[in-house]
Order: sequence, then C-alpha cells, then structure tokens
Amino acid sequence: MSSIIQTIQQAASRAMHTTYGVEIAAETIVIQETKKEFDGDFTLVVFPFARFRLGKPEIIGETLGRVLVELVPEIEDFNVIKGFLNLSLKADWWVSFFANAVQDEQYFTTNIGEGKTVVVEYCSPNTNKPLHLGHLRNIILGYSVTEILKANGYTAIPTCLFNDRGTNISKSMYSWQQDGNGDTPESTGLKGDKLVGKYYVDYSVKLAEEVAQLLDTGMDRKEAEKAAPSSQAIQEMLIKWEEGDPETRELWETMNGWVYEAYKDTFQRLGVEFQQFYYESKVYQRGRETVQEGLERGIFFKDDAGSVVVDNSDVKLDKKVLLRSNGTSLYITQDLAIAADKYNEFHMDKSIYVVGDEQNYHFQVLFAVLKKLQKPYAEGLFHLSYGMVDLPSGKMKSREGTTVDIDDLVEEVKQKAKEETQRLGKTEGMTEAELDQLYEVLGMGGLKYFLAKVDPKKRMLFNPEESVDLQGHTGPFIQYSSTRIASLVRKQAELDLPSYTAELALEDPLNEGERSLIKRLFQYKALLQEAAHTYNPALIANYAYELARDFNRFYQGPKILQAEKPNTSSFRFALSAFTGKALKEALSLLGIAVPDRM
RNA sequence: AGACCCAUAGUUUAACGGAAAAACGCUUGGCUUCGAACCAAGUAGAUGCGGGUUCAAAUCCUGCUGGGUCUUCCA
Repeated sequence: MSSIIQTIQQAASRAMHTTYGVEIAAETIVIQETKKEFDGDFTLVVFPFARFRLGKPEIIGETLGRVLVELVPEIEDFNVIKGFLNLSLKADWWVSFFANAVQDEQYFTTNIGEGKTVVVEYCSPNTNKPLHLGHLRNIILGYSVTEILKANGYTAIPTCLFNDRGTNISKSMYSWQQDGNGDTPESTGLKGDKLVGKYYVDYSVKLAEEVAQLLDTGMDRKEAEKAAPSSQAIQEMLIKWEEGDPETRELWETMNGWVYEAYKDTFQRLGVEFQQFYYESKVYQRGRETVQEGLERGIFFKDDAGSVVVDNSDVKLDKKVLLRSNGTSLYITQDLAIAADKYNEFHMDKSIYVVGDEQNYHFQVLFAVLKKLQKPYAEGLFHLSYGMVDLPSGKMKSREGTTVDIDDLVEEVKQKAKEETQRLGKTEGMTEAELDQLYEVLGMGGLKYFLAKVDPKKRMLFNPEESVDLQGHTGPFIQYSSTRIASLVRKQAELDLPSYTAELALEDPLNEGERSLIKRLFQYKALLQEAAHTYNPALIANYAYELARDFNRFYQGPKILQAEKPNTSSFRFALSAFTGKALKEALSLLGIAVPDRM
C-alpha cells in the first residue's frame, strides 16, 4: 500500500500534466508536514513549479488545490499561502488510518533491511581505566543504532573491541608493580577498573615529575620524555610482553581480568550486550598478513627506513605507515585484520564503527586502504563519528583523572531521581526493591536521554546539574507520560467500556488533540527508517519527546475514560494505549525503560 | 603550514535548499484529581562576520573571525 504522501505526489504530478502540460516526477514534489500555525495536514511546496513560467505560485497553488480535491478523495480542503499549498485530509481518513495502525502488529517496525547484515562496533575501550562519560555517549549511540537497525529488519551484530595491550595497560601494570603492594580489587574494595585506572593516573603523575627533573637539567622535552625512567620501563615491559615473558603476561592477564569483571557489571547495568568481542592482543599480529599482501600486489611500498607505507595522495590523504620498520604493527594494522575477521564471520553488507571524531582521519585512511585492496566489504564501511562530551570545566582527560566515571554518574542521577520521587510522594505501597528499581529506571532514563537527544556529530556540553533535570525535554518527562497511560490502562480494566474496533462508530467529531496525536503517530515509520538511514538515534529521541508532549496536551483536554459517549471513551482510550506502545517502543530503541508508576 | 568538524534566544538544543522550533530560566494562570515530573499564556533572535548561487540559504559555494580535532613508526 502506497502511503498517502505518495498518493498526493502522484496526483499532483498528474494534475500538473493535465492542467498545465508540464512533466514533474512525482517523487520530486516536496510534501511536508504543515506547520502548526497554519491550517492543514500536509503542505505541498509550489515554488519549484515557478521554473515552468506558469505564473504566480499562489495561482498555481489555487488551481492545483482545486484539482487535488477532486482527484484525491482523502483530501477535504486546501488553502494557499504564498507558494505553500496546505492540504487537509478528511477526519475519517485519520480515524481509519488509526484503526488500521492499531491492528497492525508490524506498525513499529519496517522491513527495509531484510536480508542485510550490519556489524556495529562500539564502546571499544582501552582496558586501563573505568568507562567514562565519553564511552557512555558512544555506548548509547552504538546500542541505539543496533536496535534501530533491528527494528528496520536488519540483522545487526553488536561488537566490541578491547584495546587490551600496549602502552596504556603497561603503564598501569608498571605503576602497580612499583607501588601496588599487592593490592587487588578484593583487598581494596575498589572495582577492578577503578583500581587499574588509579595506577594509570599515578603513572602519569610520576612520569611528569621525572620529566620535570630532566627538563631542569637542560634536556628538551622530547628527549626528557623518552629518557625518563618510567618511560624506559614501559618500553622494556612492552618488549617483555611481546616476548611472552611469563611474569609480565601473568600480571597482564590478572589486571585485564579485573577490568573485564568490572566492565561486565557496567555493561549489564546499562543493558548492553555484545555478540562478539575482539581483542587487540589476539589480532594485532595478523594485520601484518594483510600488509604483506598489499606489498606483494604493489599497492604498498617499503620506504628507506624499511617500514611499509601506503601513499594515499591520490585520494587527497597523506602517506601513512602501516607497519613499523622493526616489523611491529600499529593501530591501523590491527584494524585491517579485524575488518577481515568481521567479514569472514558475518559476511556483513555494512560495517559501522562508532568512534569519536578525533579519529576521522584514521578511518579515512583505513577505508581508503581497504578500498585499494579491493576487499569485498570495503564499500560498506562507515565511521559513525561523534563529537566529544565537554564538561563545564573543560575537556575530560583520563591521564589527569578528570573524567566522569559512568558508575559514579549513574549513582548520582539515581539519587536525584530518588529525591524527586520522594518529594512528590506518589509511590505509596511500593516495596523497597520496587522503589530502588524505579530510581534506577528514572535515573538511567534521564542520563541516557540527555546523551541521546543531541545530534551525534555535534560536540556536546554535559552539565551535571542540568543533565539530571527531570522536567522539560528529558527522559523522565517521556516516562511520566507513559505512566499516565499505564494508569489509564489500570483504570480502564475496572470500567465497562465498549471494546475498540475499526467498526466502532465515532459519535463525536475528531478534536484537535486527537488529530494531532494521530498525525504524530503517523510519522513513526518514516522516522524509524530515516533514523536507520542516517544512523541517528537523536531523531528517535526527539520524536519520543514530541509524541509525549502531544499526548500530554490531549490528556489535559476532554476526559478520556469519562467522555459523555462510551464509544468516544473507547476511542480515546485506544488512542492512549497505542501512544503508550509507541512511547515504549521508541524509548526501548534508546535503551530506556518505562516504569508503571513513578 | 595543510586537512576536517563546529558556531542558532541569557543557557542547552531542533529545523529533507522551502513558513526559524522547543526546553531550561524569568513573569503569570490552571489540581473537590482519568497522576501538576503536567498544561496554558507571556518573555527573548535579523542563525559569528562579509560576499556568491537560487524563485527560496541556518542549510550549498567562497573569504574572514572564533573554538575544536587531526596531519607521530601513539592508541
């Protein structure tokens, strides 16, 4: 069934042909939602027709409007303002649209991705510190994109890469060796990632001191950074690790183990689950094979120093080293191997990397290299790049320990949700366990929503005060609308209303609140598709807010369950219940749950 | 030095090349209740600056200014 919008486009195209004799492809005709300060449901933009020199847009609009009313039975009326032709559909059409939607079990899904597989890599931390606010934005994006793709019929596979070896973890290991006194998460009561992160910060502090001393002796900065004892120690440790030195490997396993254990908790609390994990330590060697292959095929070359290099100047990028002169691999080397691993395992059509925009260049290079190698998956690669999260105090730096830890943050918002809930006192009769669950859902909802509502590519400011706001354009606002609906559902069960069916005769005309709400629900599918095409969860987040606002207006209007006519009550109730489903669906795409009461 | 990204109300954010929209804040009004974490009303802008393309530019092109990132045999 073609949508009403396509119907109008096609009719308009025909009308322009018969009345003016001009050919305009239906799909090029712009139809948009009518702005709320004007009368109408959809607006056809007439300005572009001006190029046919047919006269004033107003006149064309009038003429076209008259023809469309004749041609399209769903259209009831029209008005023209400048070059905008506003069309109103018959109320009956909206009513029957809604009746169909209610019966449609597939209403909140599409099948545009059927038969296609997408691998989504996200989170991907260095295993030397706790996950922080930046990761949280990443996780919400990655999780949501995965869910949005699934809702559109794609097979979406969430994966996570652990950068589990190299200098970062070595710094924590070295510092622990020096000053750790055999501390463990158990002995200190610290979560494993925090303990390891503490030593990482300690290391940086110590290194800075050493460098400062060397600078005093007149050494220049670069030299000093290299010559510092701690720095030297890391180089040794890296070599020992590569050589498989048992003691080093054991410490590495142990400390990473602490971190994984802690991450598991955090992932669970956030509700994310990965289908596949990749470990830098397992693949970093294998990237070399790909590099070798490129070298043999003459796509890469060896420079004077003996390192393997690719020249990307043909695609407006620089030269890039792919393998060090000593034969060891680089960050990009391992990404070559992982890309291949993903393809071998999943034969995906698309592969998405959710990574911060500071790595834009890296991914340009990576994708360019894979294209040169003519890999079958090269065309489906996409870097979902997002902006950094800033704090009012400035940029987060994990080396300086100025990050906002996810676990701490969640506790903080949960506490705020608790205070607000208690202040409002609407939770009588709930058990301690239920209350705790509720605070968690609300706090998490507020936090996730705050991060999800901003366009991914934009840098965003995280103000701890505002982000845990519970009023206005927030997660709890939407959750609140949902609990109102849940409450209606409970009440309705006690009433004896006629059940809602498509045949139920409406005895009252559709009012403004009802109509706006149905129109908003009408947008769901198109929006879900757009979110999948643009990999943009913010579209869903903002839609959910608008839907909740429309519902609240409707709710504040004439009574739902106690309308004068029972059939009207049934209809309004069905509209509420369906809105509740839509809110729940939309929020679930963002990993946000809805409570029954709050 | 070069490349890329960003700049919208006091603040945080929206807006397929098509009528600049919300929230927070501030000022009011609405609970003898289908839940006031709500609703309604008021308040605020020549979309950083200058050109250009277009019937139409916050959006595209271009030159500035300001902020950020990258261009390392770091990850």
